[in-house]
Amino acid sequence: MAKTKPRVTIRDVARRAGVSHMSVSRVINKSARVSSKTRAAVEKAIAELDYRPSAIARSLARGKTHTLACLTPNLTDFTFASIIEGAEVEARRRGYFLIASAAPDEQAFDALQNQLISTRRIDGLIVFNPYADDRHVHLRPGVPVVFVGSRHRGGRISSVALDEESAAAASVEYFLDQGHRQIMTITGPTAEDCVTGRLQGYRRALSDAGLAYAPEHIFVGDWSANSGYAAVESWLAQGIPFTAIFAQNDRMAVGAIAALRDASLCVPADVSVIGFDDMPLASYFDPPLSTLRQDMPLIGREAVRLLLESIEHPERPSQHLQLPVELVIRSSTAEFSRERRIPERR
Amino acid sequence: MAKTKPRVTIRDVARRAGVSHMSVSRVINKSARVSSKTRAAVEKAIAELDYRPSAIARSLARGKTHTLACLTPNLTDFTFASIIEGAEVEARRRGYFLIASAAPDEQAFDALQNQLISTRRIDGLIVFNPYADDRHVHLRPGVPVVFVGSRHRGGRISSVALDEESAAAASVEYFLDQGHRQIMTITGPTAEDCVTGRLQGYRRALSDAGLAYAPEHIFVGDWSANSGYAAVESWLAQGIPFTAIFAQNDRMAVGAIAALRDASLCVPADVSVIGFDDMPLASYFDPPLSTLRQDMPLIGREAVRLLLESIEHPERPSQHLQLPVELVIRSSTAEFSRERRIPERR
DNA sequence: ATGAAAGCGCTAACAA
DNA sequence: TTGTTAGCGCTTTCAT
Repeated sequence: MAKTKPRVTIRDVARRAGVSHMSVSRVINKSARVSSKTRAAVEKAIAELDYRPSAIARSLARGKTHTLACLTPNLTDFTFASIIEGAEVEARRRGYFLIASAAPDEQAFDALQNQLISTRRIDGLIVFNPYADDRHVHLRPGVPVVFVGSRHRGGRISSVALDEESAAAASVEYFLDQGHRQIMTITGPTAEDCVTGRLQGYRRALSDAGLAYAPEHIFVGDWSANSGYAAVESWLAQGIPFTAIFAQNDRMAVGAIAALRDASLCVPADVSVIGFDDMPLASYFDPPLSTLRQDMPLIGREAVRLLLESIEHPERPSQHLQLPVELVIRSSTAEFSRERRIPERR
Repeated sequence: MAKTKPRVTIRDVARRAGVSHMSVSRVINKSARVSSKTRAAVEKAIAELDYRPSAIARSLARGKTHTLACLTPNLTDFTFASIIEGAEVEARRRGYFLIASAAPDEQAFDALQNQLISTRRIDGLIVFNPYADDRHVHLRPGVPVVFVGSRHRGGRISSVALDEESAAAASVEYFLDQGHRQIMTITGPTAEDCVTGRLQGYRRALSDAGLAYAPEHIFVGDWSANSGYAAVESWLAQGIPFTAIFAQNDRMAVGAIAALRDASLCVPADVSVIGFDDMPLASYFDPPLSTLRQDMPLIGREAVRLLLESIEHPERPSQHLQLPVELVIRSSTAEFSRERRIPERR
């Protein structure tokens, strides 16, 4: 077995270049206070020895790890994964690494913070959906944090989220323009801020149009396709008439469409449906799904930018970003027409 | 601004417990050579001061970072994301962190290795699809590596992959059992090993049944839904008759089904389709997709297990794992019947 | 502009 | 079993 060659250190480079190790340190840190002659000698030695500074040693000496962590309910949801990918690329571009970890519940969240923060492994933390449960309560003080998906209720922590209210309002307004009047919505768990925002937009658009707000038009789902299916089943069973559904994510929209089909109702001929997220293959469902598209990698990039800003300038005030959402109309939506069958009690 | 309190170190604990810092080190490292009295005093002091060892300092002293990296084409593909999530959980369970980074091309792959390996930030590396391009050529020697998706061609590196051949054969055999004889396949890029394995299984099952191998029954796609659509278009345009399609991933299966629908052919009445991966919502497509299901988190867990084994026991021989794949029959497959319309030249 | 000395917080090796 | 002494590879501080 080949013995692994011992690491080339800053002192090896110094010896080879005939200078002290401090000059080498200055060169690799791009300090100005080095003569061009010394710099050239050091750079030559670095190249010859293929020297790379040890990230760990630098971390210890500087007290910075140049590593961030991202705590999210899971890594597999397309929405989360896309944000993480955006964050990871941006972090690396700025010389940081990103550890993305799945914390499905508060307990896991707390354990992860122990592993990451108490041991000083990371310089900052990105927390997805901090109010989905009580995980925000477990936040360790003293570590720079950025929220994704919710504004900090204390105002102290920067965050990046979507303009949920405008997005929801845009979809309802689209329905209204198309002549729909009986517009339902399927939400996620009401504890999540995005649901609150979307509901506000939904209500505002309706009341702006002079339409009454009807609590039975709102079905609380759990983001799963099954819950979208259950929403439609429930409305049909209660005999509540409707011609349009704003599902607050694409999975629930797909579930709702399946339930409509099983009830022999056509989308969009009988009922129009708009989803949220523009998930992959949204255009390959039957019918191709109208939906609200968000720029998820941008969310990740902005989260990293805000986090590094609060690491490097802790004195600056926190910021809250609201990114725009775009309505994408495909074929699950159509104009209201008198001839359509309005779902009734089965 | 609250000044951040200085870190509690091993010496603070030692002072408080009235012992040397080495006794503290021994206690936190669970070394046996400590008297129970000393241990108790140290543990008390640790609790009182809420001491946590610095991961960075340990890394520097021990020469191990307890961090792994996972280099994958992207983080958003459901398949990749699921494997990464499994790997991340397993790594953490064993006291390691995982940095997952997207390396879409060879150049990015090489750059990432520079950032991660040359700076000694990680102890080991998991590489997804090493033969998708020439990224395997850029592998730095001296760092423990595990491949995911392909066996190492030199045999020196451990790997975990699927039993691609059996999986493909199982789907073809299912078609044969159902009476189909004109069975097509849509592959991914032929450079990828999984495609080779799946093609072998496809051919073997056909020849075992005494059926001739027809090159025009194979369409080389690129994993995208569009390429699945193109495959069907191409067969129809050439007037090649077929009644069953084995698409080597679900996206291409969905694309193929869309093309069949656009050609007024019914799935499964006219053509049966089997996909691969069992992606989310596969059961919500129209028709619900028959597919081959793999246990992706298990792949991740096994990859981490093999990687840690080769880190801790570099002398042991490499291993190649082949995980089983399960055929899930939903509604995109049906028995062959004489009455069906076999697609012909349009 | 350059270098010597003293850490960062821990562990390895040795001595007691 | 315990403590002492040296590092790990770098940066920071302070001379020169």
